[in-house]
Amino acid sequence: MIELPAARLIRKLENFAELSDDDKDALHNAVTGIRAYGTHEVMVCGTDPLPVVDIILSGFACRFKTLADGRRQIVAYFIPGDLCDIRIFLLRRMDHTIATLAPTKVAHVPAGTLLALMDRSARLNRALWWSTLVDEAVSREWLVNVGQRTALERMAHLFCEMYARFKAIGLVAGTRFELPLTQSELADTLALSTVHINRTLQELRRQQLLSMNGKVLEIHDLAALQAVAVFDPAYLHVDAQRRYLPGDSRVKF
Amino acid sequence: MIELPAARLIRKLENFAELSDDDKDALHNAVTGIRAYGTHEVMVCGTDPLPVVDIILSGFACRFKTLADGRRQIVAYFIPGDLCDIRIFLLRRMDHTIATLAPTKVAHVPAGTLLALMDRSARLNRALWWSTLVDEAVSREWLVNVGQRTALERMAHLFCEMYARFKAIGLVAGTRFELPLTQSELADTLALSTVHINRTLQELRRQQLLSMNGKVLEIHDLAALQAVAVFDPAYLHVDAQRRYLPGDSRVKF
DNA sequence: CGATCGTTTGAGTTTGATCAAATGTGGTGG
DNA sequence: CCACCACATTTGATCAAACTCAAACGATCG
Repeated sequence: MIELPAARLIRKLENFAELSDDDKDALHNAVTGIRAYGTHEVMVCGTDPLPVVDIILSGFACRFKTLADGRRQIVAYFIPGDLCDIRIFLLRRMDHTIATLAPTKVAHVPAGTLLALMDRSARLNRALWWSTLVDEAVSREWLVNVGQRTALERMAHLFCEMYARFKAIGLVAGTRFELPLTQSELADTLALSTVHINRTLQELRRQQLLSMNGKVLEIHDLAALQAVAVFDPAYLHVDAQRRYLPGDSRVKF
Repeated sequence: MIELPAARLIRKLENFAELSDDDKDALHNAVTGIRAYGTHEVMVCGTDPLPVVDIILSGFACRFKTLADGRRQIVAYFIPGDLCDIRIFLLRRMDHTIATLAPTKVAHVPAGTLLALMDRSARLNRALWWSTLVDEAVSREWLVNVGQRTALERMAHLFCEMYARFKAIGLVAGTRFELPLTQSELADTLALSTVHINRTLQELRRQQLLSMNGKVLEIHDLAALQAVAVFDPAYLHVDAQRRYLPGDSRVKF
C-alpha cells in the first residue's frame, strides 16, 4: 500500500484535532510535488524566498544557525511527518539554514495553498498552530538541556526525546531506531566538543544504557536512561487531549 | 491620554500586517479585565487551565522551566506588548511557569474570544501567527547564545537583544532602559553561575561598554557591544515587510 | 589502494563552577 | 533615626567539567 504524501502529517495533526474528510482531502491535494535530497544538502537557506512549505516524508533533517566565525548550533531536528517549515508569515529572509542529515524525501505544499486552507478551515488552522506550538516547546526544552544539564544528562535527554518522537510515528523497531548523526553533528546539537561527545557516548555505553552502531541507536534500558536524563516527556505534548475544538462541550469559556 | 490596553499589542502586530479597524476594535473589546502583579509572582503555573491569554501592559515577566533538582532555566522574557501566551491550543497542563520579575500589569483576553476572532479575521490570525513565530525565532537565538557563545558574548548579546526590543516599543530613553533583573536571574537566563555573572558584568563595565545601576541598564557603546556579542538583529524580524497579506500584489504563488 | 571522513585516545589547558565569606543596600519596625 | 534583617553584590581561593591540540586508528568508497 502506498501512502499519500500528507498521510503522516495528517496523523500527527489528528493527535490534536480530528480533521474533517474535506480537510484531509485538501491537504492531500495541496501537495504539488515530491523531492528527494541526499545527505548534507541544504533545503532552505538564508536568501531564499519561501514559496513552499515542505512535509518531511522520510529521512532526517535539521535547522541550524551559524555564527560569523563558524560556530554552529543545530536548533531542531525534523523527522517524518514534520512540517518544515511554516515560516511563511515571516521575514524577508530566513535567519537560519535547513539541511538534510540523511537522504530525505519531502512533499512540497505551496504556501498560498496552505494559507488558503487555513483561512477556510478553523480546525486545520488550529491543528497547524498546535503543531507549531509543540515545536516551540521542544525548542525551549533544548534550551533547558544545553543550559542546565551536564554532558551526560544532555545526551541522554536528546536520545530519550528522539526515541519518543520516533516511537510516536512508528519508526522504532523494538528498542532500536535510526538516528543518522555523526558525533560532530551531535556536538553541534548538544553544544559540546566532538571529543567530549565521544567520551560521553562511551560512558553511556559503559553504563549499559544504549549502544550506537553507525546510524542505529539501540536503547537497552529506557527507564535508566530517562532517569539519567531527568526526562519528563510532558513538553512533547503527545497526550494532547483534543481540547478547544469548535463546539467541543468540554470547553467552556 | 490613556491608552487602550491592547494598543501596544496592536502596534506590534501591525509591524507585520495592517489590521482593519474592525480587528482593532474587536481586540480592544476582547479585553475583559486588568490585573496587577507584584515582583516575583507566579502568573501561570503548571497546573492551571488556560482560559485566558494575557497581554503585558507594563512591567517585566519571564517564562522558565525547573528541573527536579531545582536547576532553573529562564527561556523567555516578556515585555510590554507581548502576548503571554497563546498556548491555548495545547496541553492539559503547561510544562513550565510564567512569573513576574518586576511589578507588572496585564490585560486578560478570554481564550474563546481570541479563538473566535482568529476564525473571523484571517489578517488577525496571521498577525498572531507572525508574532508567535518571532517568539520562536528569539527562543532559537537564545539556544545559540547559550550553546555557542562565551560568557562575555552571551551577556552582551542578551543586552543587545533587550535593547532592541525595548527600543522597538519606545521604552528606551536615550541610551538607558529599565532591565529589572538580579544577577541571579541573569544567571538563570544565561546558564552561568551568579559569581561568573558578576565578573562578566564587571568586564563589560571595565571595557566601558555599559553600566548597570540597580535596575537600569545604560549602554555606552552600542556598536562595540554588538561587536562583542556577534549580534545580528535579523532574528528579531522587526523589519517584517508585511508580506503574504491576502491580496497583496507583491506576493505571487 | 590511497583518500577521505569519522571515531578514538592521550595530554595539557581553560572556562566557568563551587565554596565561603565579606560588603553593600533597601526596607521595616521600634 | 537607627537597628536590624533579608537580599544582592562582590571578592578570593580552589576545583572540575569540558575544551583544545595532536595523532592514531578504522571504515567506506571510487
